[in-house]
Amino acid sequence: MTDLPDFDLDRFTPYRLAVVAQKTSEGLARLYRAKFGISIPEWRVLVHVAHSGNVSVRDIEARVAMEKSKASRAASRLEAAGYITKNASKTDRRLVSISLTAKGQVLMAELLPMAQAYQNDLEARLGADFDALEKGIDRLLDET
Amino acid sequence: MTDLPDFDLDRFTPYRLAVVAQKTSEGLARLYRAKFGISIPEWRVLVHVAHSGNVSVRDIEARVAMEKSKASRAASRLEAAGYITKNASKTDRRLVSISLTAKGQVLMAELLPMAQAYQNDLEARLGADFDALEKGIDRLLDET
DNA sequence: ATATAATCGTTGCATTTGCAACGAAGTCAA
DNA sequence: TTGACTTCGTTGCAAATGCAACGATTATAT
Repeated sequence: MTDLPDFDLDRFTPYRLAVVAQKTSEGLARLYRAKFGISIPEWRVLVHVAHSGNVSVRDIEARVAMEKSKASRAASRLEAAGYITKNASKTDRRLVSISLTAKGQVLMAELLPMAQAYQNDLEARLGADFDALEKGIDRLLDET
Repeated sequence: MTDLPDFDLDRFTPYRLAVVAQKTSEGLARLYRAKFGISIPEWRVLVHVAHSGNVSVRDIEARVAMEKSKASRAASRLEAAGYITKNASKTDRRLVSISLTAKGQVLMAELLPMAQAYQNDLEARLGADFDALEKGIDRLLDET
């Protein structure tokens, strides 16, 4: 019976972040999943397309922290659902140019305010602690 | 062409938390995955068993924020690898009593210090921002 | 005591995931 | 131009995941 170091998972920052991330993501995801049948990867693709206009899978992979196969499949599902279109780029035919359809615009016109309200609520509930949290996250993102 | 609200995913807290959680978890997971072939769910089960002695799948589900089927299968893999044993509880035969084997003890005697070092490093690098981050996380965990 | 309900852990199943491999397209050097 | 190399997106495949359903056990109510 070796005696092990006393290690408490509840105080382990990577674990705590995982729990909190899951919790906050799920809160919003439940809403749009129930209402529109959108998954979290699909939501991320949509947001980036809505924000940046024409984007490629590569762009999504880089800017939205998602594996390219995951991004590719999320985009395929969104295309099948009629929310986006995928076209070969004119300038570089390796690239796929993804953009919102009219139906996708309507969807996002409803989704984005929901997300913004969720964010506002989060900020309001945390009050002063919110800025501290954000700063900590920034530090972690900047660190290697 | 409806014009959509200007929403920046980079400033969306649930997304930011997801990225940071992924990043910090992966940092440590790479180490023990390469060295011992342990996955993140398996790691969580091991930590809880090491910390609390005999535990059931239900305990793990409740205390480690993991679905019971996920916990069950992680435990099965750990049993197959010889790190834990599963026995029917004497007092309630629905429960499974999970505990570390000698081999599991040896494993954790190496893993836990690695994790603690990782945590210490995180704290040292963030300095004063660490406490602020932790407080923010606590707030989010306490909120519904 | 008996029937009903609740709890625990596992498993079947469809879906999602990560990774590597691939074809297609573009880049670069000689 | 040719050939080697890189980049982009998709897909095959095995593994992991979430959910519901199940058998086994225990708790509760009548």
